[in-house]
Amino acid sequence: MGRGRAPCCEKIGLNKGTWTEEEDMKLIAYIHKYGHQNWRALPKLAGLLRCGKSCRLRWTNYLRPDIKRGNFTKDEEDTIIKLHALLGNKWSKIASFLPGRTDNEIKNVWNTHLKKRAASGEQQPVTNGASTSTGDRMAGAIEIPVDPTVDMFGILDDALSTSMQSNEMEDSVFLETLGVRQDSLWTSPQKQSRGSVASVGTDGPSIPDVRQPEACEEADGTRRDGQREEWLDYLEKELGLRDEGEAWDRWDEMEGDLVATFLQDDIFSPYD
DNA sequence: AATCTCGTCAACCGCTATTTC
DNA sequence: AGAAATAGCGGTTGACGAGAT
Repeated sequence: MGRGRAPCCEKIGLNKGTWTEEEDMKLIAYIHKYGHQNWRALPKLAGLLRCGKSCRLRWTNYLRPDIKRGNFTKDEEDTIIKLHALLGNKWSKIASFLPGRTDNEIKNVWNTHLKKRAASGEQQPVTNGASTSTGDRMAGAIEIPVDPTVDMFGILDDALSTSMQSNEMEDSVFLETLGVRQDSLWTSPQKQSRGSVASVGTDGPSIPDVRQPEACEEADGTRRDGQREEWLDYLEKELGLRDEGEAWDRWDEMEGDLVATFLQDDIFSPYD
């Protein structure tokens, strides 16, 4: 084997581009059952002709059940602008303050319209004194309490550095320091993404955390299969696999319940 | 009706950081 | 300690849809 970094995946024969329903289902079903301890090995084990990187991106940016889909609220947008002023293009860091939002989504929103909005000065930058020169405050704008005698940026930068270095400062604490109410970030109208195949929203039944096997079990050790089934039902509906007519006919043609099929132990035996 | 332009966003690429051996 | 493997991040691209011409 030669020196240097190995390619992330075998490039030959792998699918690229938009994910199909079937690929989504395979990925969801596999992760639901086994989690994602090893992205590199996952596609092969899940029967996907994708590289692990592509699977991870698809999952984290789109299929993850805790993703909040829909328009960004004014509060969220304001938070992004404020955090961007402080952190720069640290999209993943910014995303950590916006539960349910992905770094990719935030990056897109920033590049498409928030950048212009920020540049146009609609959202005043955070300054000591905290009052806006234009007078009226924006509805829902986040007020950052500052002491005019104190260099808030310096303090926040220090706090952030400390946080990043030692993890002593939780994100929520940092957010509080900014004066951002976290609970205000959880309210968003649900919107279906344009024609998306798999807009798995957060308004369906909760699912057990597949990364924590014990979360799928009751105290007595029995699995919450009922909850899993409920979630799978919801998933199939969200994916359009339980729609009336054509989709359902197509589904029947595939000889039964694909989700259940993917979940059969004899299909996946990754850790044998 | 056809074509063009622009906005949006999912997905890819290349790189760095972290973990493992 | 250092190399390899893997995960994660940020920049960029390209497909698609909507509105304008």
